[in-house]
Amino acid sequence: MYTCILQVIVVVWSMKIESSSAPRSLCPLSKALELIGDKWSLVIVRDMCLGKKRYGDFQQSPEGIPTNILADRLKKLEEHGIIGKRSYQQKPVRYEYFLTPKGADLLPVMQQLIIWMKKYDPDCWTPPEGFYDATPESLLQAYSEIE
Amino acid sequence: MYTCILQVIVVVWSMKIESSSAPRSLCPLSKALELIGDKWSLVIVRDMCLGKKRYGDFQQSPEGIPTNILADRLKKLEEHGIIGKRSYQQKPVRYEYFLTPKGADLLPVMQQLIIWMKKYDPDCWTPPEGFYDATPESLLQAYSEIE
DNA sequence: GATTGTCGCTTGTCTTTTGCAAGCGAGTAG
DNA sequence: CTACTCGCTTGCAAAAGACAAGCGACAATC
Repeated sequence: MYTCILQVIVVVWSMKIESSSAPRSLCPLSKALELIGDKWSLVIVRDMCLGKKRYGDFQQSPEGIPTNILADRLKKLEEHGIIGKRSYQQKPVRYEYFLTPKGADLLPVMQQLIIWMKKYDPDCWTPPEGFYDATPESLLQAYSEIE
Repeated sequence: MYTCILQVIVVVWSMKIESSSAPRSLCPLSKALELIGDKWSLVIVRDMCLGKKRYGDFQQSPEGIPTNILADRLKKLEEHGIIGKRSYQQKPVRYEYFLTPKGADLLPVMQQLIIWMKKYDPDCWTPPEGFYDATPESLLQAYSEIE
C-alpha cells in the first residue's frame, strides 16, 4: 500500500526530471514556440548571425541581457542543437559558440519577423546591408571560411 | 522639499503607467519579440488563421491555454493592433475576435517557424492543406466573404 | 420559479521564470 | 602581492505563468 504510493511519487518525480516534459501538442508552431518562444533566444541567435561568438559579446548587445538568462539560454540552445560550442583556450578553459545548421535555418524566421516589424514600426533600425539576401547556407559558409 | 519628492514619485509612476515602457533597443527583431515573443501569442494567432473567433474556441485548442493567460493575450494583441474584436450579441454583450492586416501579416513568420520545426522534428503534425500557399491577403479575404 | 447550464471572463493562490546585483574561480598584468 | 578580466554562478525580490474556483448575465429545464 505505502509502497504503491511511494512508487507513484517516484514516477511523478522522474517525469519532472527526465526529458524536459511532454509537449503541449504536436503542432509544429506550438513546438517551435516551446523551444524559442521567449524574448531572448532569438536575440542571441541574431548576434551569432552577426558574427558574435563569446559570452562577453552577447552581454554587450544593446538589449542588455541579464547574465544568468544568457547562461541559461546558451545551455538550452545547445541542448536543442541550435548552437554548438568549442573551447578557444585552455587554462582556464573558455568556450565560443557557433550556429549549427539547425540554428542557421532560423534565419528565414528572423527575416520575416524583421520584415513584419519594419512594416508596422518604421522607426526601428534597418538591418545591415545584405541581411535580407543572406541564407542559412551563407551563414554556415562564413564559419568554414574562418578555419 | 517634500513637494519635490512627491514630484519624483509621480514622474516614476507615470513612466510605469503610460505607454508600456521603453523598448530594450530599436532593433526590429528585439521589438518584435517584445510584442509576440512568448509561448502563447502566436498560438492564438494560429487559431484565428484557422477560423477560430471566440474565447471558447481558443480555450479548446489542444495546447490548453490557461484562461487568465488567454484573456491577457487577447487584450495585449488588441492593444498592439494585431487583432480586433466586435460584439456578436447583446444581452450579455459578447465579442468575437478577428485578425487585422497587421495580424494577418504574421502568417509568413508562422509559415517559416513551421517549416523550420517540421524539418528538425518530423514527428509533429503537418499543417492543413494549402497552409503554405496561404497569404495574408487570402486570410483577410476570408473575413470579407463572411459578411 | 427555482435549478441547472453556458459563455466569457475575473480572482486568488501557488509555482516558475525573470531581472538585478553581487560574488567567485582561474587565470593575466603590473 | 594586488588589481583586473572573463565567464559564469548564486541569492533574492519581483513579475509572469499555471491551476482552480467563482461570478454575472443570461437561456433552458424541471
